[in-house]
This record gives sequence, C-alpha cells and structure tokens, in this order.
Amino acid sequence: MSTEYLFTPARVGRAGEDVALQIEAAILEEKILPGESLPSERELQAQFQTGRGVIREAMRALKQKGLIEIRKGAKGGAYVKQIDVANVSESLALFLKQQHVSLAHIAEFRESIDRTITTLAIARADSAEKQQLVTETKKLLECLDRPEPDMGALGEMDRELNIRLAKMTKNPVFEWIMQALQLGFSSQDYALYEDPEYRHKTAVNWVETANHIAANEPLRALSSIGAHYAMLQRCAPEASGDPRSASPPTDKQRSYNIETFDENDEESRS
Amino acid sequence: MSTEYLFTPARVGRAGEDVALQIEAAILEEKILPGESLPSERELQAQFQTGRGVIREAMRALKQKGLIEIRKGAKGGAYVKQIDVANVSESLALFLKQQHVSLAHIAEFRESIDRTITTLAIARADSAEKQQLVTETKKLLECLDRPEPDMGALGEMDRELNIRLAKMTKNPVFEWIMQALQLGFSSQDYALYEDPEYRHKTAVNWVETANHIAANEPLRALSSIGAHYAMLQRCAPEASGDPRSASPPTDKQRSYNIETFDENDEESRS
DNA sequence: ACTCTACTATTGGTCCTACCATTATCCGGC
DNA sequence: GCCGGATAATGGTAGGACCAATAGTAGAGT
Repeated sequence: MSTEYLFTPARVGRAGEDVALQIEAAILEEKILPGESLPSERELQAQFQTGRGVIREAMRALKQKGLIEIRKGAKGGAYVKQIDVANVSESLALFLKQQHVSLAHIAEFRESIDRTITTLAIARADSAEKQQLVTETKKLLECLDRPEPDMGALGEMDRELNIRLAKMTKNPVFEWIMQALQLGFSSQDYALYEDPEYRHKTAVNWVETANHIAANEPLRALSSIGAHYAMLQRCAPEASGDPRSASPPTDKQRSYNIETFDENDEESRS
Repeated sequence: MSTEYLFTPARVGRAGEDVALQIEAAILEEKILPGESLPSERELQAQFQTGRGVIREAMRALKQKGLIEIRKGAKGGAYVKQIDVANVSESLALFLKQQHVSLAHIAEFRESIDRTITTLAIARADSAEKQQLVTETKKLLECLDRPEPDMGALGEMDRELNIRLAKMTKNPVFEWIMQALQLGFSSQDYALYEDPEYRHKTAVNWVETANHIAANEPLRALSSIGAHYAMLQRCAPEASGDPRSASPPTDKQRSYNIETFDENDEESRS
C-alpha cells in the first residue's frame, strides 16, 4: 500500500539506470523506509511501463550498492536496508587491490588513524571499556602461546581489537574507517602474521598499549603504537617494498615520485 | 583470441552472481588488463552456458563496482577499466547520507586527517609545491572578495586545495581519502559556505596555513588548522557542534548494522 | 585519387513469454 | 489443535525477437 505512484515511466536508451536512479532517490528521501519492501518486479514493470529485464538490472545495481536486499519466494522482493560498512569496505578494498597500493602507504595511514583513535579513546571511553580492552588483549596473548596458533582466528582477534578501540572514540566515522581498512587489506595483513616474531611482538604490544590506555597515559600509549609500526616496518619483508623507499618519513629524502613504488612481482601464489 | 576458456558454466540458483564473481576474479588477477574488452554478451552467454539476462545482470553489477565500462555499438562491449576513487567516494557518500552522520563527526575525522596531512606535507613536499599552495590560497581569497561569489566555484577551489595538500604527503592513500571525503559530504559542506563569515574566515585561514607550511612551521600550521575547525564548530548551525553531544557515550545510539527499524510513520515530507 | 554517403555487421538495450525454484500462507485431514 | 500438502506470490533463468547505436567498409560522385 506504500507506493501508489511514486515512479514515472522511464525514458529510452538508458531505462535501467533511470529506474535505478528513481528508486535510489526514493530510498534516500526516505519515501521508502528501511525494512519496507519495494513492489514486486512485475508491479514495478507495470509502474515504469518497461520490461522486466530493465527492472531486474536496476535491482541488481541497487543491491550492489547495498541499498536493498532481495529475498525469494512468497512475500519476497526487494527490501530496503541500512547500508552496511561492508559495502564501503568492499569498494575501498577493490580499489586498493587494483591500484596495487603498497603496504607501506597503508600502514602509514593506519598509524596516523591509530594515534588519533587512541588519543580520543583515552579521553572518552569509560574505565569499564578500557578494562575490557585490556582483557581482550590478554586473551589474544594467551591464544598466541598455544602450540598451534590459528592464523585466521588471530587475525580476527586483532581486527576485533582494532574495531573495539575505534568504537571507544564515540565517533562512528573512525569505527567505519577502521573496519574498511581491516577488510581492505586483510589479504596482505595475513602474510605478516605468518612471521612468528611479528605475531608475538604485536600481541605484546597490544597488551602494552591497552594498559597505557587503561592507565590514561596518552603519551605512553602513543609511544607503544609508534613502536608497533616501527616493528612492522622492520618485519615487512619484500612484501611491497621498504616503507622508506616508498614514502620516506624523513624529510631528507623527499621528492620521490609516487608512481615508482612497488616494483616486485604480484605474488600469484597457488 | 583473448579469452579462450577462462570461464566455466555457472551453477544454478545464483548464476548471475557466479558469473560476476568469475569475471571479477579474472579482472583482479589481471587475466584481463585494463583497456582490454571482455567478450561480447552473446559470447559470454555461450561460454557460461546461460541465458543472456544472467550475463547482463552480472555486467550491471560489475559496472556498478566500477570494474568495467560499457560501450554500445560495433566494437562496443565491456572494457576493463581502472577503478576510480569516485566509486569509493560514491559508496562512502551513500553510506554517510543514509546513516545521517552528523557534520560534527565528519569534521572531527577530517581534522585529524588534516593534521597528519599537514605534518607530512611540510616534511615531504618540495618548496615549489609549497609555494604553489600559497599562490592557490591567495587566489581563493581574491575570488572571495568579488561582489558576487560563486558558491560552486568556491567549494571547488576549497576542494582542490585540500587535494593538492593531500598530494603533498606523497602518500596516495591520503589523497584518496581526502577525495572521497570531499565528494562524500560536499552536500552538507555547501550549506556552511552560505555563511559569509565562514567563507571569509576559511579563506583567510587557508592563506595562513599555507604560509606556515611554506615556512616549514609545523606547529603554527597545526595551530591554524585547529583554529579553522574551532571556527567551523562555532559556525555550524543546528548541526550540533560537539561530537560528544552528537553521539552520546552510550552505545544505544543508532547503529549501522541496524536491525531495529524505527517505527515512525512514513509521512513523505516533500 | 579523394571524399562523402549509404550499407552492413556487431553489439548493447529492451521487450516478451514461458517456465523453474523457493517460500509464506492457507486449508483440509488427522 | 497440530501437521502436511496444495496454492499462490515472487525472484531466477531461458531463449527469442527486435531496436538503437556505432565502427568499418564498399560504392557513388566529384
């Protein structure tokens, strides 16, 4: 009963996009709220006075954007949903992957974000959250000491820790960016976790950082983070080159052309 | 001759996604390079042993992801292209829009990014780039003093300045994030520019910041940036200037993985 | 020999119709 | 009252036909 005549017939030539845009607009203007469903494909076909294929293509585009979710069967159809960060992450991940962006560049960005997040978390999170963070980091350390560490699980814990910390800023933007980054270069990240030294030092560093956060010691916490990224730089093997060669932190060797980084072959493992 | 038998017949039920995934994988593994074109839809239809509608929907999804570009006519088809930041931006913008992210939260994030960018730019950009930045900021100030300032042009200049500064970090990630942010919430940003005081102070602040950057004075430059965001907070209208008030420390606030749709009536205010 | 035009082949865009698979709902038998 | 099958609604697929745009080419005209 929701949609009487929201939609107008589509023009020719690019009808599919036209349909998609109209529906997207309706969703963004909240004429259709999350949880509600669009009319069935055959009904839309009638409203737009077009073929069903056009509607289906529009639906596919909207689904890809994360605006709708499609369910089969009776009472199925296209349900408007809240866009998930995962959509942004996927988009970012695709981009990073295709650009062959070096780990060094991402790490530098992450370090800057991590520092801000830590500072804000110390300022805004309550002591319970901070204590919880400490507990989780200790759990990570325990898992590490087991005989056969599960890389997947460890990576997952690391990811969750980062997101937990980001949540403590009380600013959702930081949380989303962190999630996007986590998903964005997890593939490269896993390789690092293969290094037992990196694994161990990372876990220890997490505990250290969490303790400093819990103790409301911003400078010490930032120092720990700096140590972590310095260590990452050392452990990063041939993977995407030396950070300094790609983006030197020292102001002595500047004026590098960005296009000249990452000359190593793409690891076509398998 | 390009694609012999890269693709295998798709399974039933979700054939469209299957096809899209296979093609996406082929692109990401660089079995098809940017600039090259995929086989025609009818050819793919044969290779995948499926209907043409399935292929078309897959194409639509890939196009939406920004992986391919579709041209009509003879020698048309799906051409693999480099993903543009615009895709990430659009995704992010959609997300921010639907989540009703407050300007305060975005501003806080931007401030942290801006500070890092400024620091890195001072360290890595050469003097020519810095001088160029100063020149551009002065140009912005000039445009502002004209009788009838064009909001669109001013916003554009501000955007370009931000991106120019981000480029000076020599780390493309910062550039992309800045572009994504610029495109992502430009709609909200324009409103601020309506305020003549904000306009003027922003321009003056830009010149100031650029001068400090050119003079290699990181602390003064950061101070300018802080002043800018403090001013933004004052000028921001009802948009709740303080991040902490916009997002109370309770995790009760509207989350993104929302399952609890608000039940308010669907009055479509127009 | 050059240029412009019209034709043609290729390819995406649309429409249609039929049928299959899945799922919520309803109805009848137990 | 409960359970299971029939039913209907809906997305998913198949295949064919035609339209529209476009690049290449053959041919007419100069």
